[in-house]
Amino acid sequence: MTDMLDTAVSAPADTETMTIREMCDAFDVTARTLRFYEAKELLFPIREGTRRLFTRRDRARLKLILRGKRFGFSLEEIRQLLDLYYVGDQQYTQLSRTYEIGQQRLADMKAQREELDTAIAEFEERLDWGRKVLSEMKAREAAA
Amino acid sequence: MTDMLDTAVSAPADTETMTIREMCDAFDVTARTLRFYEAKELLFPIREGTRRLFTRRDRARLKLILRGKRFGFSLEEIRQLLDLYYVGDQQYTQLSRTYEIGQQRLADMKAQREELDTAIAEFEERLDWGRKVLSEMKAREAAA
DNA sequence: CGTTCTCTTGACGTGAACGTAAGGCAGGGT
DNA sequence: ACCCTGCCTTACGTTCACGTCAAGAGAACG
Repeated sequence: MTDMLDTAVSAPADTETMTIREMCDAFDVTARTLRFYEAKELLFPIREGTRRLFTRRDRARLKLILRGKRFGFSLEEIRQLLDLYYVGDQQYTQLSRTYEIGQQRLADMKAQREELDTAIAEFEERLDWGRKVLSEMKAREAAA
Repeated sequence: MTDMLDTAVSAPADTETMTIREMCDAFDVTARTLRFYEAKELLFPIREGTRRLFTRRDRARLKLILRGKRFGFSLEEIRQLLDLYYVGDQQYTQLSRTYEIGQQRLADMKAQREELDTAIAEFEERLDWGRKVLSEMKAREAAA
């Protein structure tokens, strides 16, 4: 398994894995959400008997999942991106295909950044205008 | 009505308003979507009898709606933002409140940009790594 | 040993954002 | 007069991303 990723969120003390509750506290999500993500094959916690144990890999993935959501990606889209991050020993052609999808996604993200910059600029302009209107209203109120 | 906005999407010829069909073609959305947005008070087309006529204001609003969606905002959040862009003659306190919400949203958007920058950087790193793996695989294939 | 607590698996409910018929009116062409 | 097309409303259906209960298993505590 080619992994390469680590996470900023650490398990308590020297624990390598985390329980579902610890995950909830660490990431501010509900247990339902974590089970849901497992069902959708976004996370793959180890099973100790019936209970779930979340690994470092799961934590890194969850971090990316939550990030992706904030960017407006659907869980299915996020799953594809995760597949890009967690490549097993695949065929050359398959990996190559994955790489190309990644290139496309990168372009998408850069385009989104462009649009976000524009939106922020316009919005700031708008807020400046709003501030002006507010001060005018205040002035008129004082004059009356 | 304090307006100040214009749109890039122009009506056919000298038409000031557009029919629902023209809107669909211009923005690549369904008629259902436009009616839905009207029901949710995101758009306010004029009524000619029973039919809708979309104004320049509606086109500008729709543009912002679609943009907002791409950033992962809900329609309700977008509606609040639009209220900020299209301010009627409101009370000072109400406008002031709207302005503060705007400030908050701006902070959100900037935070999102930060995160997007991080994500792009990480993703590029990841793709570099993928390119390396691919070239190694190719080299090994050539040696065999 | 009983109780409490956490976790489990279903199964059904919910809100958002539309999709998809079903049926009606209005204008234009033949 | 008839039909076609475009638009309308009403209303139920759907998908996504979970929330919410119900019922039960298993460890831990007093």
